[in-house]
Amino acid sequence: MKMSGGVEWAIHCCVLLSQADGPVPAPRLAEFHGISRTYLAKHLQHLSRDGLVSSTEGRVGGYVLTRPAEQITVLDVVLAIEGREPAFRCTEIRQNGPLPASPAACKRACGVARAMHAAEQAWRESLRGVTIADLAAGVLVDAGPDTFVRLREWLSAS
Amino acid sequence: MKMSGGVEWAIHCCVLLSQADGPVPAPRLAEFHGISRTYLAKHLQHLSRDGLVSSTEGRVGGYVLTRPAEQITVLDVVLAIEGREPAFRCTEIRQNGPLPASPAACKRACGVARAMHAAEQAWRESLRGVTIADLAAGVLVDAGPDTFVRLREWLSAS
DNA sequence: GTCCGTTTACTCGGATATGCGTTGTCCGAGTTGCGCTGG
DNA sequence: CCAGCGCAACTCGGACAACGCATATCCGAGTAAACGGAC
Repeated sequence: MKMSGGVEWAIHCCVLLSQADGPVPAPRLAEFHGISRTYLAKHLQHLSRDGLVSSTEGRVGGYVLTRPAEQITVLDVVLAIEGREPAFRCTEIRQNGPLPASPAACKRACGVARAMHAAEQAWRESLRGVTIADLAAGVLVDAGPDTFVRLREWLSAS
Repeated sequence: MKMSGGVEWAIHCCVLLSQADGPVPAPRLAEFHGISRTYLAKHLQHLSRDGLVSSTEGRVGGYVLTRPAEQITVLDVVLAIEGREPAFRCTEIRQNGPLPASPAACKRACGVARAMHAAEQAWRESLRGVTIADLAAGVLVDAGPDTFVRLREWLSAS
């Protein structure tokens, strides 16, 4: 069970976008994080499809958050990148074999699937409790109060 | 983020083993669930490596749970199959690019990694709260009280 | 009848191919700012 | 000096290969029961 590495990229990009004044193009985002330009663009497309970011074309185009950072949760980003399919998918093997479960018993989901579903729900709830704004505030605490000032300077300089 | 399908198989096998009287060989387990013999054997090897099941060779060999079903959690099985590596692994991209985070700021884990880690911890705690015995009890409720009786009959018959 | 050796069938374990998904890259369509030209 | 037009550069979006891992399989090593024969 491995999460896509693009999730980390997307979250960091959202934190950056929350502190930018205007649109930020994908190559700029990639350069700032030292990652692949083209591959990051692919992930940003997923964010755009889910309506988390808005893309503007043209000479001074780029990506902008569609909502305030306080209203974007980490779960939103994860679902946009990884998709909404649950990690565990029940194949109903209890209906196979010489002693298959009766159709009446299968009206309720099997216990294994219920346990997995509950765990995934807990995971989602935890991620839903953290917003991009929270992460941005954490960066300020860890890296110093002038971090985003220098970020904006770099954005306007290049 | 997709979980291995072998996890479902392994959990169902553990539930079955918790109700068996003696060792159950892998081909029997596979036949009962209508799944691949050889591939299931591979997953059972993982359970054996982690000490969840004990294997006995020879003519009447097979797999037996090493602990009572009340002391085996779903998390144990998931970790045995999927491995103990966390789904999210931080690549520390905050240290890249033109404005890298200072080494002092990196003494603490980055906020993204902390959020992911907390979510995964919640997921683990949820899975840790369900035991193989709980699942077996759920099967009794869903499929009827005589389910395991018929299971034992089938095991001794074939 | 009992004990022992051999056979035999059955088990697990690791080493070995294959298909699909994530990773990574590229090029084309579209849009906007900028510069030039004409009035 | 100002307005209109063409250009060019920059942007995003989807289509195109390559690697890695999960999937699926096979065969060999080992073991314990069962059988046959000798005592």
